[in-house]
Amino acid sequence: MGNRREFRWGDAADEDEGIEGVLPPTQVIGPDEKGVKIIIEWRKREDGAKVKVTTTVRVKKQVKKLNPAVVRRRSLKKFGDALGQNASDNLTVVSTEEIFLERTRPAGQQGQKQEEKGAELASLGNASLIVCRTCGKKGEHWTSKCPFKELVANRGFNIGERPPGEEDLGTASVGPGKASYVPPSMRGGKQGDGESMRKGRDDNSIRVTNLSEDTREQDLQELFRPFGSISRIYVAFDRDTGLSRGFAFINFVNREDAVRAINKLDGYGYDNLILRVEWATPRTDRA
DNA sequence: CATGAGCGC
Repeated sequence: MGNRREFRWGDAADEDEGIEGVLPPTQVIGPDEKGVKIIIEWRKREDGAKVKVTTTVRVKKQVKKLNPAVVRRRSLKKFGDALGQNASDNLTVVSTEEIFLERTRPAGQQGQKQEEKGAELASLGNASLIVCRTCGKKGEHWTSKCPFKELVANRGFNIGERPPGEEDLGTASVGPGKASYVPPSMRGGKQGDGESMRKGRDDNSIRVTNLSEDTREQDLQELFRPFGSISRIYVAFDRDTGLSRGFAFINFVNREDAVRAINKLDGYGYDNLILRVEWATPRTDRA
């Protein structure tokens, strides 16, 4: 393909220099009206010492008359994510806002449609198919940029690794020739070691109470998805009034994910209420 | 505060 030093996404993620290895950003001052530009950059010498390099250059005089509003904006102080960046950096930031679409059919009937979509994407040569392996969102961000990174930092596997039993339901891989269905009974990785199939058949169901009245399935999906694959979300609505009864059930594919969700989210402030998250009593265990 | 829907061949 490319001849020489070609940029690859993998390289960016692999160069794990850590916080200490990061040098202060290059700063560019000017050019002023005389065409003088000052570049202050930091470099690392062979022996590891950081050196500050200041370069003063005279650039070609500005030919084009700039919009005065633009000129004024350039002298404004930077803030937020733009701090420490300069005009040559890519200042476009991936939005972390989650937008969920209303589902028009019950969950059980989605498999078919999902497959069609997969075929569609595959026929497009899956040119821009980005799937975050932390939160599962498609086309939004790379795993390393996941807004949920912190929240999920202490899961049982490394971020970037595929969590056990991840290929369920809508998350099924759409890559060419990669689609492989794993039945629910086979999900969850390590099968026979007793850990995942202890205590009979439970569906890793957790109960969430003290929800605000307007909490809906989408809100819970957003809140719980970072911990692992969710197989079902049920929000208890009153049949007559249509209002939320203030509790819901979330089923995780993997029990360990449910454990972490309980530990992290029980007592979590949500919608000005304190959530209560605990194991649900399986329906079958009640009279 | 609170423990889910359906039961069809």
